[in-house]
Amino acid sequence: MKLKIIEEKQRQRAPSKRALETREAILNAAERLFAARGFDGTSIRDIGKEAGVQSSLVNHHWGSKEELFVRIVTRRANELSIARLSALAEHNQRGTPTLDGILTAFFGPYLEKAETAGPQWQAYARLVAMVSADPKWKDLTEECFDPTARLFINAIAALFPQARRDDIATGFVYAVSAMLALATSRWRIGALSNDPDTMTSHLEDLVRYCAAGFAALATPQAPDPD
Amino acid sequence: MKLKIIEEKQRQRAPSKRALETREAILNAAERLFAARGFDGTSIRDIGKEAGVQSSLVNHHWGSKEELFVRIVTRRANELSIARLSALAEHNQRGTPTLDGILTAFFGPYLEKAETAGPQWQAYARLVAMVSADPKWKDLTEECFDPTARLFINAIAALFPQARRDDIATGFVYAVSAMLALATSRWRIGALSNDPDTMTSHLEDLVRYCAAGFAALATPQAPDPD
DNA sequence: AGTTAGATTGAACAGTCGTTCAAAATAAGG
DNA sequence: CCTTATTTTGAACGACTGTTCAATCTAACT
Repeated sequence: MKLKIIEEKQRQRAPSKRALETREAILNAAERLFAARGFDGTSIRDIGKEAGVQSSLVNHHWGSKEELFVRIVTRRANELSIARLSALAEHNQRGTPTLDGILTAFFGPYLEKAETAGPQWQAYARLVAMVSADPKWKDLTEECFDPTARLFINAIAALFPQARRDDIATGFVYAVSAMLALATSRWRIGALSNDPDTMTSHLEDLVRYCAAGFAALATPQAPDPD
Repeated sequence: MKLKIIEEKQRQRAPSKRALETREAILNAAERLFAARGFDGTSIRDIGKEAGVQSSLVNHHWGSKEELFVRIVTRRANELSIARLSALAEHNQRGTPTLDGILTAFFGPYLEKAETAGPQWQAYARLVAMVSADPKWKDLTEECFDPTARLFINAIAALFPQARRDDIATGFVYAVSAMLALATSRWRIGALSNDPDTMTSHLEDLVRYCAAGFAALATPQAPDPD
Protein backbone atom coordinates (compact mmCIF):
# COMPACT_ATOMS: atom_id res chain seq x y z
CA MET A 1 0.00 0.00 0.00
CA LYS A 2 1.68 3.19 -1.18
CA LEU A 3 1.46 6.37 0.77
CA LYS A 4 -0.99 8.78 -0.76
CA ILE A 5 1.20 11.77 -0.16
CA ILE A 6 3.79 10.46 -2.57
CA GLU A 7 1.40 10.18 -5.46
CA GLU A 8 -0.21 13.58 -4.92
CA LYS A 9 1.62 16.52 -6.44
CA GLN A 10 1.59 19.35 -3.95
CA ARG A 11 -0.18 22.62 -4.66
CA GLN A 12 1.73 25.76 -5.51
CA ARG A 13 -1.06 28.22 -4.64
CA ALA A 14 -3.63 28.41 -1.87
CA PRO A 15 -7.12 27.43 -3.00
CA SER A 16 -9.50 30.32 -3.57
CA LYS A 17 -12.34 30.99 -1.18
CA ARG A 18 -14.82 30.09 -3.91
CA ALA A 19 -13.07 26.79 -4.53
CA LEU A 20 -13.23 25.94 -0.85
CA GLU A 21 -16.94 26.67 -0.83
CA THR A 22 -17.42 24.48 -3.88
CA ARG A 23 -15.55 21.60 -2.27
CA GLU A 24 -17.70 21.74 0.84
CA ALA A 25 -20.92 22.17 -1.14
CA ILE A 26 -20.08 19.00 -3.05
CA LEU A 27 -19.32 17.16 0.16
CA ASN A 28 -22.60 18.19 1.77
CA ALA A 29 -24.67 17.47 -1.31
CA ALA A 30 -23.10 14.03 -1.67
CA GLU A 31 -23.67 13.33 2.00
CA ARG A 32 -27.38 14.04 1.69
CA LEU A 33 -27.79 12.02 -1.49
CA PHE A 34 -25.71 9.03 -0.38
CA ALA A 35 -27.69 8.89 2.85
CA ALA A 36 -31.01 9.04 1.02
CA ARG A 37 -30.33 6.79 -1.97
CA GLY A 38 -27.24 4.77 -1.16
CA PHE A 39 -23.90 4.58 -2.95
CA ASP A 40 -25.05 2.87 -6.14
CA GLY A 41 -28.31 4.82 -6.19
CA THR A 42 -26.50 8.15 -6.36
CA SER A 43 -24.77 9.36 -9.51
CA ILE A 44 -21.99 11.89 -9.84
CA ARG A 45 -24.30 13.98 -11.99
CA ASP A 46 -26.94 13.96 -9.23
CA ILE A 47 -24.33 15.22 -6.80
CA GLY A 48 -23.22 17.97 -9.13
CA LYS A 49 -26.80 19.10 -9.70
CA GLU A 50 -27.55 19.05 -5.95
CA ALA A 51 -24.41 21.09 -5.29
CA GLY A 52 -25.12 23.46 -8.17
CA VAL A 53 -21.90 22.76 -10.03
CA GLN A 54 -20.72 20.79 -13.02
CA SER A 55 -20.42 17.08 -12.38
CA SER A 56 -16.83 16.95 -13.55
CA LEU A 57 -15.93 19.18 -10.63
CA VAL A 58 -16.78 16.34 -8.30
CA ASN A 59 -14.03 14.21 -9.78
CA HIS A 60 -11.66 17.17 -9.97
CA HIS A 61 -11.96 18.01 -6.29
CA TRP A 62 -12.45 14.61 -4.73
CA GLY A 63 -11.19 12.04 -7.19
CA SER A 64 -13.27 8.98 -7.81
CA LYS A 65 -16.78 8.37 -6.53
CA GLU A 66 -15.47 5.82 -4.05
CA GLU A 67 -12.82 8.19 -2.70
CA LEU A 68 -15.52 10.81 -2.24
CA PHE A 69 -17.68 8.38 -0.30
CA VAL A 70 -14.86 7.33 1.98
CA ARG A 71 -14.02 10.96 2.60
CA ILE A 72 -17.59 11.76 3.58
CA VAL A 73 -17.79 8.89 6.05
CA THR A 74 -14.44 9.57 7.65
CA ARG A 75 -14.65 13.36 7.97
CA ARG A 76 -17.29 13.27 10.73
CA ALA A 77 -16.19 9.96 12.24
CA ASN A 78 -13.32 11.62 14.05
CA GLU A 79 -15.53 14.33 15.50
CA LEU A 80 -17.99 11.67 16.64
CA SER A 81 -15.29 9.56 18.26
CA ILE A 82 -13.85 12.54 20.08
CA ALA A 83 -17.26 13.53 21.42
CA ARG A 84 -17.88 9.98 22.62
CA LEU A 85 -14.51 9.54 24.29
CA SER A 86 -14.64 12.93 26.01
CA ALA A 87 -18.13 12.11 27.29
CA LEU A 88 -16.78 8.82 28.59
CA ALA A 89 -13.83 10.53 30.27
CA GLU A 90 -16.14 13.11 31.82
CA HIS A 91 -18.36 10.36 33.17
CA ASN A 92 -15.39 8.49 34.63
CA GLN A 93 -14.24 11.63 36.41
CA ARG A 94 -17.62 12.05 38.05
CA GLY A 95 -17.14 8.96 40.23
CA THR A 96 -17.58 5.23 39.91
CA PRO A 97 -18.55 4.41 36.32
CA THR A 98 -22.02 3.01 35.72
CA LEU A 99 -23.40 1.09 32.78
CA ASP A 100 -26.02 3.78 32.17
CA GLY A 101 -23.34 6.43 32.12
CA ILE A 102 -21.11 4.54 29.69
CA LEU A 103 -23.97 3.84 27.30
CA THR A 104 -25.13 7.44 27.50
CA ALA A 105 -21.62 8.56 26.63
CA PHE A 106 -21.73 6.37 23.53
CA PHE A 107 -25.29 7.00 22.34
CA GLY A 108 -25.54 10.63 23.38
CA PRO A 109 -23.26 12.35 20.86
CA TYR A 110 -24.73 10.37 17.97
CA LEU A 111 -28.35 11.04 18.88
CA GLU A 112 -27.82 14.65 19.87
CA LYS A 113 -26.01 15.53 16.69
CA ALA A 114 -28.60 13.69 14.60
CA GLU A 115 -31.46 15.57 16.23
CA THR A 116 -30.08 19.03 16.87
CA ALA A 117 -26.99 19.57 14.72
CA GLY A 118 -28.88 20.19 11.51
CA PRO A 119 -29.78 18.20 8.41
CA GLN A 120 -26.19 17.40 7.49
CA TRP A 121 -25.57 15.46 10.69
CA GLN A 122 -28.97 13.84 10.34
CA ALA A 123 -27.94 12.64 6.89
CA TYR A 124 -24.65 11.45 8.30
CA ALA A 125 -26.43 9.44 10.99
CA ARG A 126 -28.40 7.66 8.29
CA LEU A 127 -25.22 7.16 6.29
CA VAL A 128 -23.49 5.50 9.24
CA ALA A 129 -26.40 3.09 9.58
CA MET A 130 -26.18 2.31 5.88
CA VAL A 131 -22.44 1.77 5.92
CA SER A 132 -22.56 -0.41 9.00
CA ALA A 133 -24.98 -2.85 7.39
CA ASP A 134 -23.27 -3.12 3.99
CA PRO A 135 -20.51 -5.74 3.71
CA LYS A 136 -19.00 -3.64 0.92
CA TRP A 137 -17.84 -1.10 3.51
CA LYS A 138 -16.69 -3.58 6.13
CA ASP A 139 -13.10 -2.31 6.14
CA LEU A 140 -14.20 1.32 6.23
CA THR A 141 -16.50 0.63 9.17
CA GLU A 142 -13.78 -1.15 11.11
CA GLU A 143 -11.31 1.65 10.51
CA CYS A 144 -13.71 4.43 11.48
CA PHE A 145 -15.64 3.03 14.42
CA ASP A 146 -14.09 -0.13 15.82
CA PRO A 147 -11.25 1.50 17.79
CA THR A 148 -13.68 3.61 19.79
CA ALA A 149 -16.07 0.70 20.13
CA ARG A 150 -13.31 -1.41 21.62
CA LEU A 151 -12.63 1.19 24.28
CA PHE A 152 -16.27 1.28 25.28
CA ILE A 153 -16.40 -2.50 25.36
CA ASN A 154 -13.42 -2.48 27.68
CA ALA A 155 -15.15 0.02 29.93
CA ILE A 156 -18.26 -2.12 30.07
CA ALA A 157 -16.30 -5.31 30.58
CA ALA A 158 -14.71 -3.73 33.64
CA LEU A 159 -18.17 -3.49 35.17
CA PHE A 160 -18.80 -7.21 34.64
CA PRO A 161 -15.51 -8.92 35.57
CA GLN A 162 -17.13 -12.34 35.64
CA ALA A 163 -18.73 -12.07 32.20
CA ARG A 164 -17.31 -13.59 29.04
CA ARG A 165 -15.95 -10.97 26.68
CA ASP A 166 -17.93 -12.54 23.88
CA ASP A 167 -21.16 -11.71 25.68
CA ILE A 168 -20.08 -8.12 26.15
CA ALA A 169 -19.30 -7.78 22.46
CA THR A 170 -22.63 -9.37 21.57
CA GLY A 171 -24.53 -6.97 23.79
CA PHE A 172 -22.61 -4.06 22.32
CA VAL A 173 -23.51 -5.02 18.76
CA TYR A 174 -27.15 -5.27 19.80
CA ALA A 175 -26.93 -1.86 21.44
CA VAL A 176 -25.35 -0.26 18.38
CA SER A 177 -27.99 -1.80 16.12
CA ALA A 178 -30.75 -0.37 18.29
CA MET A 179 -29.09 3.03 18.17
CA LEU A 180 -28.79 2.91 14.40
CA ALA A 181 -32.42 1.81 14.17
CA LEU A 182 -33.38 5.21 15.52
CA ALA A 183 -31.78 6.75 12.43
CA THR A 184 -33.37 4.41 9.92
CA SER A 185 -36.63 3.25 11.49
CA ARG A 186 -37.83 5.83 13.96
CA TRP A 187 -40.93 6.36 11.83
CA ARG A 188 -41.82 2.70 12.35
CA ILE A 189 -42.16 3.17 16.09
CA GLY A 190 -44.94 5.62 15.44
CA ALA A 191 -46.46 3.34 12.80
CA LEU A 192 -46.51 0.28 15.03
CA SER A 193 -47.88 2.01 18.08
CA ASN A 194 -51.29 3.44 17.38
CA ASP A 195 -50.45 6.72 19.01
CA PRO A 196 -48.62 9.28 16.92
CA ASP A 197 -44.94 9.49 17.68
CA THR A 198 -44.75 11.29 20.96
CA MET A 199 -41.06 12.00 20.40
CA THR A 200 -40.12 11.32 23.95
CA SER A 201 -36.49 11.24 24.90
CA HIS A 202 -35.25 8.33 22.87
CA LEU A 203 -31.87 8.49 24.52
CA GLU A 204 -33.19 7.57 27.97
CA ASP A 205 -35.34 4.78 26.56
CA LEU A 206 -32.45 3.37 24.61
CA VAL A 207 -30.11 3.46 27.58
CA ARG A 208 -32.63 1.75 29.86
CA TYR A 209 -33.30 -0.93 27.26
CA CYS A 210 -29.68 -1.74 26.52
CA ALA A 211 -28.47 -1.47 30.10
CA ALA A 212 -31.04 -4.04 31.19
CA GLY A 213 -30.13 -6.24 28.24
CA PHE A 214 -26.43 -6.01 29.04
CA ALA A 215 -27.02 -6.93 32.65
CA ALA A 216 -29.11 -9.92 31.64
CA LEU A 217 -26.49 -11.08 29.17
CA ALA A 218 -23.46 -10.59 31.40
CA THR A 219 -24.99 -12.14 34.49
CA PRO A 220 -25.09 -15.92 34.83
CA GLN A 221 -28.59 -16.93 33.87
CA ALA A 222 -31.14 -17.26 36.65
CA PRO A 223 -32.14 -20.85 37.51
CA ASP A 224 -35.05 -21.88 35.32
CA PRO A 225 -38.11 -22.19 37.59
CA ASP A 226 -39.48 -25.31 35.92
CA MET B 1 -54.58 1.26 -8.44
CA LYS B 2 -55.65 -1.25 -11.07
CA LEU B 3 -55.88 -4.91 -10.35
CA LYS B 4 -52.96 -6.81 -11.79
CA ILE B 5 -55.12 -9.70 -12.94
CA ILE B 6 -56.93 -7.50 -15.43
CA GLU B 7 -53.76 -6.45 -17.20
CA GLU B 8 -52.27 -9.93 -17.38
CA LYS B 9 -53.41 -12.07 -20.27
CA GLN B 10 -54.03 -15.55 -19.02
CA ARG B 11 -51.96 -18.50 -20.22
CA GLN B 12 -53.35 -21.08 -22.59
CA ARG B 13 -50.82 -23.80 -21.80
CA ALA B 14 -49.17 -25.09 -18.68
CA PRO B 15 -45.55 -23.98 -18.32
CA SER B 16 -42.97 -26.63 -19.13
CA LYS B 17 -40.91 -28.24 -16.38
CA ARG B 18 -37.80 -26.60 -17.80
CA ALA B 19 -39.45 -23.18 -17.73
CA LEU B 20 -40.41 -23.64 -14.10
CA GLU B 21 -36.83 -24.53 -13.26
CA THR B 22 -35.62 -21.46 -15.11
CA ARG B 23 -38.04 -19.20 -13.25
CA GLU B 24 -36.88 -20.51 -9.89
CA ALA B 25 -33.21 -20.38 -10.86
CA ILE B 26 -33.63 -16.71 -11.73
CA LEU B 27 -35.40 -16.05 -8.45
CA ASN B 28 -32.67 -17.74 -6.41
CA ALA B 29 -29.84 -16.09 -8.30
CA ALA B 30 -31.44 -12.69 -7.91
CA GLU B 31 -32.01 -13.32 -4.21
CA ARG B 32 -28.33 -14.06 -3.66
CA LEU B 33 -27.13 -11.08 -5.67
CA PHE B 34 -29.61 -8.57 -4.27
CA ALA B 35 -28.68 -9.67 -0.75
CA ALA B 36 -24.97 -9.34 -1.46
CA ARG B 37 -24.85 -6.15 -3.55
CA GLY B 38 -28.18 -4.39 -3.04
CA PHE B 39 -30.83 -3.42 -5.55
CA ASP B 40 -28.89 -0.78 -7.46
CA GLY B 41 -25.66 -2.75 -7.24
CA THR B 42 -27.14 -5.72 -9.06
CA SER B 43 -27.80 -5.67 -12.80
CA ILE B 44 -30.23 -7.78 -14.78
CA ARG B 45 -27.27 -9.15 -16.73
CA ASP B 46 -25.56 -10.21 -13.50
CA ILE B 47 -28.69 -12.08 -12.52
CA GLY B 48 -28.91 -13.83 -15.88
CA LYS B 49 -25.28 -14.86 -15.71
CA GLU B 50 -25.64 -16.13 -12.14
CA ALA B 51 -28.72 -18.13 -13.16
CA GLY B 52 -27.07 -19.39 -16.34
CA VAL B 53 -29.65 -17.92 -18.69
CA GLN B 54 -30.01 -14.98 -21.05
CA SER B 55 -30.69 -11.71 -19.29
CA SER B 56 -33.79 -11.01 -21.35
CA LEU B 57 -35.38 -14.08 -19.77
CA VAL B 58 -35.40 -12.24 -16.47
CA ASN B 59 -37.71 -9.61 -17.88
CA HIS B 60 -39.76 -12.19 -19.75
CA HIS B 61 -40.50 -14.25 -16.66
CA TRP B 62 -40.67 -11.61 -13.94
CA GLY B 63 -41.31 -8.31 -15.64
CA SER B 64 -39.30 -5.32 -14.53
CA LYS B 65 -36.37 -5.38 -12.13
CA GLU B 66 -38.48 -3.77 -9.44
CA GLU B 67 -41.28 -6.33 -9.83
CA LEU B 68 -38.68 -9.08 -9.53
CA PHE B 69 -37.33 -7.58 -6.34
CA VAL B 70 -40.76 -7.25 -4.78
CA ARG B 71 -41.52 -10.82 -5.72
CA ILE B 72 -38.35 -12.09 -4.05
CA VAL B 73 -39.05 -10.27 -0.82
CA THR B 74 -42.69 -11.29 -0.63
CA ARG B 75 -42.38 -14.96 -1.56
CA ARG B 76 -40.66 -15.97 1.66
CA ALA B 77 -42.35 -13.33 3.81
CA ASN B 78 -45.53 -15.36 3.96
CA GLU B 79 -43.70 -18.51 4.99
CA LEU B 80 -41.86 -16.56 7.66
CA SER B 81 -45.04 -15.00 9.01
CA ILE B 82 -46.78 -18.36 9.15
CA ALA B 83 -43.87 -19.93 11.02
CA ARG B 84 -43.85 -17.06 13.51
CA LEU B 85 -47.58 -17.06 14.12
CA SER B 86 -47.78 -20.81 14.52
CA ALA B 87 -44.89 -20.70 16.98
CA LEU B 88 -46.76 -18.00 18.88
CA ALA B 89 -49.97 -20.03 18.88
CA GLU B 90 -48.11 -23.10 20.07
CA HIS B 91 -46.56 -21.13 22.89
CA ASN B 92 -49.92 -19.73 23.94
CA GLN B 93 -51.39 -23.21 24.07
CA ARG B 94 -48.64 -24.37 26.40
CA GLY B 95 -49.91 -22.25 29.28
CA THR B 96 -49.60 -18.66 30.41
CA PRO B 97 -47.65 -16.67 27.80
CA THR B 98 -44.24 -15.37 28.79
CA LEU B 99 -42.14 -12.61 27.27
CA ASP B 100 -39.32 -15.05 26.58
CA GLY B 101 -41.72 -17.36 24.80
CA ILE B 102 -43.21 -14.62 22.63
CA LEU B 103 -39.80 -13.29 21.63
CA THR B 104 -38.56 -16.80 20.89
CA ALA B 105 -41.59 -17.35 18.67
CA PHE B 106 -40.66 -14.21 16.73
CA PHE B 107 -36.87 -14.59 16.53
CA GLY B 108 -36.74 -18.37 16.24
CA PRO B 109 -38.06 -18.96 12.73
CA TYR B 110 -35.90 -16.18 11.30
CA LEU B 111 -32.68 -17.31 12.96
CA GLU B 112 -33.28 -21.02 12.44
CA LYS B 113 -34.00 -20.62 8.75
CA ALA B 114 -31.03 -18.31 8.32
CA GLU B 115 -28.68 -20.80 9.96
CA THR B 116 -29.99 -24.18 8.91
CA ALA B 117 -32.26 -23.77 5.89
CA GLY B 118 -29.47 -23.33 3.38
CA PRO B 119 -27.80 -20.44 1.60
CA GLN B 120 -30.99 -19.16 0.00
CA TRP B 121 -32.63 -18.44 3.33
CA GLN B 122 -29.37 -16.98 4.56
CA ALA B 123 -29.41 -14.60 1.63
CA TYR B 124 -33.04 -13.81 2.32
CA ALA B 125 -32.25 -12.96 5.92
CA ARG B 126 -29.68 -10.46 4.74
CA LEU B 127 -32.14 -9.12 2.19
CA VAL B 128 -34.75 -8.49 4.86
CA ALA B 129 -32.22 -6.52 6.88
CA MET B 130 -31.37 -4.48 3.79
CA VAL B 131 -34.99 -3.80 2.89
CA SER B 132 -35.90 -2.82 6.44
CA ALA B 133 -33.26 -0.12 6.57
CA ASP B 134 -33.90 1.40 3.13
CA PRO B 135 -36.60 4.09 2.95
CA LYS B 136 -37.08 3.20 -0.70
CA TRP B 137 -38.82 -0.03 0.38
CA LYS B 138 -40.82 1.44 3.22
CA ASP B 139 -44.19 0.43 1.73
CA LEU B 140 -42.95 -3.04 0.88
CA THR B 141 -41.67 -3.54 4.41
CA GLU B 142 -44.94 -2.42 5.95
CA GLU B 143 -46.96 -4.70 3.72
CA CYS B 144 -44.82 -7.77 4.32
CA PHE B 145 -43.92 -7.57 7.98
CA ASP B 146 -45.99 -5.02 9.87
CA PRO B 147 -49.20 -7.08 10.20
CA THR B 148 -47.36 -9.89 11.96
CA ALA B 149 -45.33 -7.42 13.99
CA ARG B 150 -48.54 -5.80 15.22
CA LEU B 151 -49.84 -9.13 16.47
CA PHE B 152 -46.66 -9.76 18.42
CA ILE B 153 -46.78 -6.26 19.85
CA ASN B 154 -50.31 -6.93 20.99
CA ALA B 155 -49.21 -10.14 22.65
CA ILE B 156 -46.40 -8.36 24.45
CA ALA B 157 -48.61 -5.45 25.43
CA ALA B 158 -50.97 -7.91 27.11
CA LEU B 159 -48.12 -8.87 29.44
CA PHE B 160 -47.55 -5.23 30.44
CA PRO B 161 -51.05 -3.77 30.88
CA GLN B 162 -49.72 -0.70 32.62
CA ALA B 163 -47.15 0.17 29.94
CA ARG B 164 -47.63 2.79 27.25
CA ARG B 165 -48.09 1.24 23.83
CA ASP B 166 -45.43 3.56 22.48
CA ASP B 167 -42.85 2.00 24.77
CA ILE B 168 -43.84 -1.48 23.61
CA ALA B 169 -43.45 -0.46 19.97
CA THR B 170 -40.11 1.15 20.76
CA GLY B 171 -38.83 -1.98 22.45
CA PHE B 172 -40.04 -4.07 19.55
CA VAL B 173 -38.17 -1.98 17.00
CA TYR B 174 -35.02 -2.31 19.10
CA ALA B 175 -35.54 -6.06 19.28
CA VAL B 176 -36.03 -6.40 15.54
CA SER B 177 -32.94 -4.32 14.87
CA ALA B 178 -30.88 -6.57 17.12
CA MET B 179 -32.24 -9.63 15.33
CA LEU B 180 -31.39 -8.16 11.94
CA ALA B 181 -27.92 -7.27 13.19
CA LEU B 182 -27.23 -10.97 13.50
CA ALA B 183 -27.76 -11.24 9.74
CA THR B 184 -25.60 -8.27 8.81
CA SER B 185 -23.04 -7.91 11.57
CA ARG B 186 -22.48 -11.26 13.22
CA TRP B 187 -18.88 -11.18 12.09
CA ARG B 188 -18.40 -7.99 14.09
CA ILE B 189 -19.16 -9.73 17.35
CA GLY B 190 -16.20 -11.98 16.74
CA ALA B 191 -14.08 -9.00 15.65
CA LEU B 192 -14.86 -6.92 18.73
CA SER B 193 -14.40 -9.68 21.24
CA ASN B 194 -10.84 -10.92 21.11
CA ASP B 195 -11.94 -14.54 21.18
CA PRO B 196 -12.92 -16.10 17.90
CA ASP B 197 -16.66 -16.37 17.36
CA THR B 198 -17.72 -19.20 19.60
CA MET B 199 -21.02 -19.45 17.73
CA THR B 200 -23.02 -20.05 20.85
CA SER B 201 -26.77 -20.07 20.65
CA HIS B 202 -27.48 -16.55 19.51
CA LEU B 203 -31.20 -17.10 19.90
CA GLU B 204 -31.00 -17.53 23.66
CA ASP B 205 -28.71 -14.54 24.06
CA LEU B 206 -30.94 -12.37 21.93
CA VAL B 207 -34.07 -13.37 23.85
CA ARG B 208 -32.43 -12.71 27.20
CA TYR B 209 -31.18 -9.33 26.06
CA CYS B 210 -34.45 -8.13 24.59
CA ALA B 211 -36.66 -9.55 27.31
CA ALA B 212 -34.68 -7.67 29.94
CA GLY B 213 -34.78 -4.53 27.81
CA PHE B 214 -38.53 -4.80 27.34
CA ALA B 215 -39.10 -5.25 31.04
CA ALA B 216 -36.99 -2.21 31.83
CA LEU B 217 -38.80 -0.11 29.24
CA ALA B 218 -42.33 -1.19 30.17
CA THR B 219 -41.88 -0.91 33.90
CA PRO B 220 -42.04 2.50 35.57
CA GLN B 221 -38.47 3.56 36.12
CA ALA B 222 -36.88 2.70 39.42
CA PRO B 223 -36.30 5.64 41.76
CA ASP B 224 -32.91 7.16 41.13
CA PRO B 225 -30.69 6.34 44.13
CA ASP B 226 -29.03 9.75 44.20
C1' DA C 1 -48.17 -36.20 -35.23
C1' DG C 2 -49.09 -31.56 -36.20
C1' DT C 3 -50.16 -27.09 -34.46
C1' DT C 4 -48.81 -23.29 -32.03
C1' DA C 5 -48.35 -21.11 -27.31
C1' DG C 6 -44.64 -20.30 -24.89
C1' DA C 7 -39.49 -20.32 -23.87
C1' DT C 8 -35.05 -18.97 -25.36
C1' DT C 9 -31.67 -16.56 -28.02
C1' DG C 10 -28.97 -12.72 -29.47
C1' DA C 11 -29.08 -8.30 -31.12
C1' DA C 12 -30.51 -3.76 -30.63
C1' DC C 13 -32.65 0.36 -28.37
C1' DA C 14 -32.23 4.75 -25.94
C1' DG C 15 -30.30 6.28 -21.57
C1' DT C 16 -27.19 6.76 -17.90
C1' DC C 17 -22.96 5.69 -15.74
C1' DG C 18 -17.99 7.27 -14.04
C1' DT C 19 -14.34 9.46 -15.85
C1' DT C 20 -11.31 12.23 -18.92
C1' DC C 21 -9.91 16.19 -21.52
C1' DA C 22 -9.15 20.52 -24.00
C1' DA C 23 -10.54 25.17 -23.68
C1' DA C 24 -12.13 29.13 -21.12
C1' DA C 25 -12.67 31.73 -16.81
C1' DT C 26 -10.85 32.94 -12.41
C1' DA C 27 -7.84 34.56 -8.96
C1' DA C 28 -3.37 33.79 -6.04
C1' DG C 29 1.43 35.24 -5.90
C1' DG C 30 5.14 38.02 -7.64
C1' DC D 1 -0.78 44.59 -13.22
C1' DC D 2 1.00 40.18 -15.14
C1' DT D 3 1.82 35.63 -15.04
C1' DT D 4 0.11 31.22 -14.57
C1' DA D 5 -1.64 27.74 -11.25
C1' DT D 6 -6.06 26.49 -10.42
C1' DT D 7 -10.92 26.26 -11.09
C1' DT D 8 -14.82 25.73 -14.01
C1' DT D 9 -17.14 24.56 -18.22
C1' DG D 10 -19.08 21.67 -21.67
C1' DA D 11 -18.37 18.01 -24.51
C1' DA D 12 -16.89 13.57 -25.30
C1' DC D 13 -15.35 8.73 -24.23
C1' DG D 14 -16.39 3.79 -23.76
C1' DA D 15 -18.86 0.88 -20.85
C1' DC D 16 -22.89 -0.43 -18.77
C1' DT D 17 -27.93 0.07 -17.66
C1' DG D 18 -33.09 -1.83 -18.09
C1' DT D 19 -35.95 -3.10 -21.53
C1' DT D 20 -37.79 -4.48 -26.14
C1' DC D 21 -38.07 -7.17 -30.27
C1' DA D 22 -37.87 -10.42 -34.13
C1' DA D 23 -36.22 -14.96 -34.93
C1' DT D 24 -35.56 -19.62 -33.44
C1' DC D 25 -36.29 -23.50 -30.63
C1' DT D 26 -39.08 -26.38 -27.38
C1' DA D 27 -42.75 -28.81 -25.82
C1' DA D 28 -47.86 -28.72 -24.26
C1' DC D 29 -52.20 -29.70 -26.18
C1' DT D 30 -55.50 -31.37 -29.75
